Amino acid sequence: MAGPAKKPRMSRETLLPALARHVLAHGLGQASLRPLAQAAGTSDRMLLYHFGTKEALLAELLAHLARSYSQALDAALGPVRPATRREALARILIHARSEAMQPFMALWWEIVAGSARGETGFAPAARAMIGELLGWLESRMPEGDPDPAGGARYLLTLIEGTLMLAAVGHEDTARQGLLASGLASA
Amino acid sequence: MAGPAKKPRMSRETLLPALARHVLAHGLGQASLRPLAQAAGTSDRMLLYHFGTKEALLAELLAHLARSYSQALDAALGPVRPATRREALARILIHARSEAMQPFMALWWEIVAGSARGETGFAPAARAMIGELLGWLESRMPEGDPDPAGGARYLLTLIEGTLMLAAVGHEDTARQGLLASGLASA
DNA sequence: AGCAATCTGTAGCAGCCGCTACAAGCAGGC
DNA sequence: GCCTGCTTGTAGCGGCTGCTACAGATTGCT
Repeated sequence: MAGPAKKPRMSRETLLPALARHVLAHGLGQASLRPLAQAAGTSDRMLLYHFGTKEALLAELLAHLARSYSQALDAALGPVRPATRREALARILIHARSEAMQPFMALWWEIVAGSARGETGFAPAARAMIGELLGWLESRMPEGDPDPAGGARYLLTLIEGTLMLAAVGHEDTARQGLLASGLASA
Repeated sequence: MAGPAKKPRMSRETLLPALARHVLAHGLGQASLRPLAQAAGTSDRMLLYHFGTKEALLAELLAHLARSYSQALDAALGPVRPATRREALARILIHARSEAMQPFMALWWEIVAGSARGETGFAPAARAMIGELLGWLESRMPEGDPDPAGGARYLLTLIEGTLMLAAVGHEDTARQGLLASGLASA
């Protein structure tokens, strides 16, 4: 029979995935120690023991989220080089607006907001995630593209604008904007 | 001689500007009733008397912010029609990144985050503000533009992408993206 | 075995949160 | 005056916040 739950040692590393799951589901703003601890199967006492401070925990959590975003990107977007700018744009937008990415997108805007307000740990995480996406785009620009570096940044700007408009219920506006850019088809 | 401070009647309308000033300075996330009340020269008791609930207060505050954003836009951007798409884009970006707009931009990302999380009152306010900006753009597209509606939406997408990248410290990326779009010059 | 260092549970602190009960102040109508 | 209804102050509720003091358990080393 199954004995009483084991007590495997916890470390920052084993805790972070559970914490990440919790903030993805419930948001960063409402994340307080006791619910966070419960989601990770510990007590607030232990979270503070391992991380020292809530602020430090949050910073490590954001860094962890940036790392897992990087892995998720590689897994979802794959190594195949798109044939055109249009295809690169479409691939990223489909990924970003997929069902599975919705919790992350909700979290993303909180990260942007924290970054804009200068909260500790937010700006580095946000920079890293955007850097990751830019890296993927730049390394996968179509063969023979006249300006891969600039083109990747242009696409990135369009992508982020599209995602922001979608986040506030202006997805139609964004769709028509992309149509007019010539980088999407009806 | 100046007597003791008067007690002019307060109403929702007279309170909102002071409340708006406070959230612009300190953010929506940390806005709690007592500090809010102090900034408006009242007590938490009175805020709840006038608005009923913190949630209702927040919703009215967001609506008020959307209205004042609309007025600020008209005042700052003016009625003059730009000669080119480049000029329209430049004018809005200069306005949005001006010193005076920084507190508003910080607030804006909190509004987007709330909107993405489905918090009450956030989505309508965000939609309204974007709608306002889109309206200005569309009504001021250069004379003879081949596709004013699509062009305005395309510019809006670029603008929002640029602002988001700037918010997370990727202003260089955004600048190069605009350069590559052909809608900005070095 | 005995000791020391590392972990973890219990209980509680002071402080803030949104909100409310109660009563006093105030105005205008009669 | 006196009553009525709107506005306001005082005080406090239960609940949550991040954090900590203290004591006990567990572990590895010798």
